[in-house]
Amino acid sequence: MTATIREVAQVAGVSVATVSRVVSGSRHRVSAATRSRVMAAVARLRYQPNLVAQGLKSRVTHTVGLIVPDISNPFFPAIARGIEDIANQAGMAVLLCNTYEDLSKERRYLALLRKRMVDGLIFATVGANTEHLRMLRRQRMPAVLIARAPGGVDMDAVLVDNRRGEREAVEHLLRLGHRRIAFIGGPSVLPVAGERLAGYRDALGAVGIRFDPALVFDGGFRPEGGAAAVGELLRRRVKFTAIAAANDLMAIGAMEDLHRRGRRIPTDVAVVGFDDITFASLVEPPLTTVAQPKYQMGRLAMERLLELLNGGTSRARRLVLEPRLVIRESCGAAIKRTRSKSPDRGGD
Amino acid sequence: MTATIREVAQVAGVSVATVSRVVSGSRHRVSAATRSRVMAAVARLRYQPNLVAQGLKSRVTHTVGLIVPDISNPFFPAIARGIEDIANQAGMAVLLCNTYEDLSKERRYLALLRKRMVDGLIFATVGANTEHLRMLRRQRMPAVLIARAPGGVDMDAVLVDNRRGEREAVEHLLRLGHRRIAFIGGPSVLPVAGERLAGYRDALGAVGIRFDPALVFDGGFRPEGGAAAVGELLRRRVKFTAIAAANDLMAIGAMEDLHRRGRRIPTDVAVVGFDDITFASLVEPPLTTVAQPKYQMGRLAMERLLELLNGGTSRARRLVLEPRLVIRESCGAAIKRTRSKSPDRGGD
DNA sequence: CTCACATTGGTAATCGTTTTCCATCACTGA
DNA sequence: TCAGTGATGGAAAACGATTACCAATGTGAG
Repeated sequence: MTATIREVAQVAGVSVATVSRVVSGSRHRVSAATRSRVMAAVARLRYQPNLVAQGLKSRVTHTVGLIVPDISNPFFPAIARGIEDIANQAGMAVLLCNTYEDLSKERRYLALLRKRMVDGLIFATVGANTEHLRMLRRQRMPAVLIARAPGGVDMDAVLVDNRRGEREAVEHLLRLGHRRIAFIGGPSVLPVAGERLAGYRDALGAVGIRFDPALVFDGGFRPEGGAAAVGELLRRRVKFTAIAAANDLMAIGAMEDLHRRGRRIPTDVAVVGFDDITFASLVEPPLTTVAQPKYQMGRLAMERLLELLNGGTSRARRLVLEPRLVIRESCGAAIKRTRSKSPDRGGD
Repeated sequence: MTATIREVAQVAGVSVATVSRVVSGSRHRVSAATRSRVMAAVARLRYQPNLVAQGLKSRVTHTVGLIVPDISNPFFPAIARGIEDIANQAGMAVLLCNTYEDLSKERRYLALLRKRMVDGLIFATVGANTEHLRMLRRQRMPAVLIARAPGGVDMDAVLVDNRRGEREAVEHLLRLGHRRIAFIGGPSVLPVAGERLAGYRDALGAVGIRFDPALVFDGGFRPEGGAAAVGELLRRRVKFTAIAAANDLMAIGAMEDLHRRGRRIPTDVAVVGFDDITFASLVEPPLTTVAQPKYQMGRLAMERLLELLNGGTSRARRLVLEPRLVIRESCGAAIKRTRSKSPDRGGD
C-alpha cells in the first residue's frame, strides 16, 4: 500500500542504508547531494517509515499503556488528557485499557501490553494485590502509578495525599458544627478507599468523636452507590447531618437522591466530595470537594515516564501532591447548635 | 528479556517453524508427541509471542485507533467503553487520540495511525473538511465514523438522527407553551452542530415561529459556552423562557449560571439538552434531554469495524439510530412516568 | 609516491514471527 | 519390490526497518 524504504532507495538510486540514514538522521554523514536525491524520492513516493518495523528492530514502539479502572468516571479522562498531551508532544501513542476495577482484567492487560512491547505504563491500579506490580519491576518495565499506589511496592508514582485530603474535608464539616457525619467510601479492597476512610477517622478522632460503623458505607465509587447509601441511611433511620463521600461521583449520586426525597442541601444535609471533577462545580448546589490536580497529575506522570525511558534507572520516586479543599455551597454555613428536630426523621 | 520462539524451539528440540505451528494453531498438523514437547517448553520459558513481530509479518496489528474530539466530554468515554469492551473481546487494543476539535490534529493522528499500521479506525471527526476522509477511503483503510458524519463521504457510520432529535426536544418545549426559545449550538463548522440547529429551525417553522438570530449562540459544546450564552442573553435583555442546548455539557453549564443568577429552573427558564450523559440525571433539576445510545453506538461501531476487517461487505453502510427524548424535570410539567435514570452499564 | 585517514555509501545481519517449499518416513496397493 | 500418498518437520525467505562492518575514493603529510 504505502511505499517502503526499499522503493525509495530504488527511486533515489541509493541503498536502503542511505535512505535510512537520511530519514532517521543518523550520525553517519551523507553528502548534501545524495541527501537531496533521497529527500526528493521520499517526497515523491510520500514515504512514511513503518513504525511497526522500526519498533521491532529498535525495540522501542513509542507506545505507552494507560490502565484505568473506569473511563466513565470523569476523573480518569481528566488525567488521560494530561497524559495524552505530553505523550503526543513526545511522539508517543497511548493504549487505553479499562479494567472496571477488576484485578484479573488488570493482569490480563499487563500481559497483553508486554506482548505488545509498549515502552512503558501508567496506571491507576486496582491495587488489592501487588504481585503483578512486583513482576513489572522484576521485568524492568518502566511504569508509573497514578492516583493509586498500594503500599509495599517500590515504584514511581504520582499521588495525592488522600488521607490528608479526606481529613480536611471532614474537618471542614466539623468546623461547621456537624457531629453525625456519614461516610460513603469505596470498595474496601482498594487502598485508596482505605486511605480516605483513615482520613475520615483521623478527623473524627482529633475531636474525640467515636467512630460509628453504622455511618459508613461502600458506594463502589459510583453514583448509584452514593444514592444507595442515602437510601440505607434513611431506611435505617440513622441520624446524620452531613455526608462525606470518597469521590464526587458518589457525592453527586447522593445529592440527587437527597433532592428526590425532598431533603435540602445544605440546609438539611451537608455534602462534601473528593476529586473535583468538572461536574462538581456544575451541580446544584455546587459541590464542596477536595480537588486533585488531575490534568497536572497526568502530565507529571507522563513526564516522569519519559524520564524513565531516556534517563535510565534512577531510584523510584513518589510524587505526593497536596489536595486542596474547594469550598463551594454544598456544606453551607455553620449549622445551629440546637436543633429542635433532626432532619433525618420522617418517612420518604 | 522474554523468551523468543527460537529459544523455545531450542529447548523443545524442534524447529521454529514447528513451534510457530503449535502456538498459532496452524492447519499444518503436528504430532501429539512433538506438540506436547513444544507446549512444555512454552510453559517452562513462559513464552509469549511478540505481537510487534507478528504484526510486521502478518500485516495485522490487532489495534484500532479511536479518534475523539474531547475525551473530557463524558459522551465520548461512554462511547469509548462500548468500543473497548468489544475490542477487548476480539483481542484488539485501542489507541486513544484526542483532537480537541482541531482538524490539523486530526490529520496528524490519521497519518500517525497509518504509520503504526492500525487495522482500522473509529472516529468522531471534526468533519469540517472531508479531504482526509476521502484519502482514507482511497487507501482502503477500514474505518467507521461515529456520532458525526459529514455529508458527501461514502463511509460506514454509526449515527443518531440529530436533526430529528433536536426537533423533538424543541417540540417538547413548544408543547409546554414556550415561544421564545434560545438555542445554544456548537461551532458552526461542525456538521453535527448544523444538523441540530436545523432541527431547532424545523420545530419552530412547523408552528410558524420566525427564526430569531438573536436567540442563537455558539457555546462551543462546552459548559463555559453554555454559561456564557446565558450571560449574553441576560446582558442583552433578550426575552426568552426556555433554552435548548445542543449538548448536555452546555445545558448544564447554562443551568449552573441560571442558578447563580437566581433564575429558577424550570419555573423561570426551561432547559433541554442533548446526549444524556450520566450527569444529566444527576443535576438539579434532572435534565430533560435527547438520549443517544452511547454505549450501544460504541459497540455497534466496533462490531461493524470487525466485520470490515474480516472482509465483510464493501458497500459502506450508515446506521442511523433513533434518538429518544428523556423527559425529566428541567422543563417542568413533566409527564408523570417512571423516572429514567440512564444506567451506566450496558444499558444504553 | 605512498600511507594514514576522513568521508561516503553499500552489503548483509538482525529484530521475532509466519509460511512456502521440500525432505523424510511409514504405509499401501499393485 | 516399488511408486504413490499422507503425515510430519525443517530450511529459508519474507515483513520493513536499523546498523555494524567494509570498500572505495580523495586528500595531505612524509
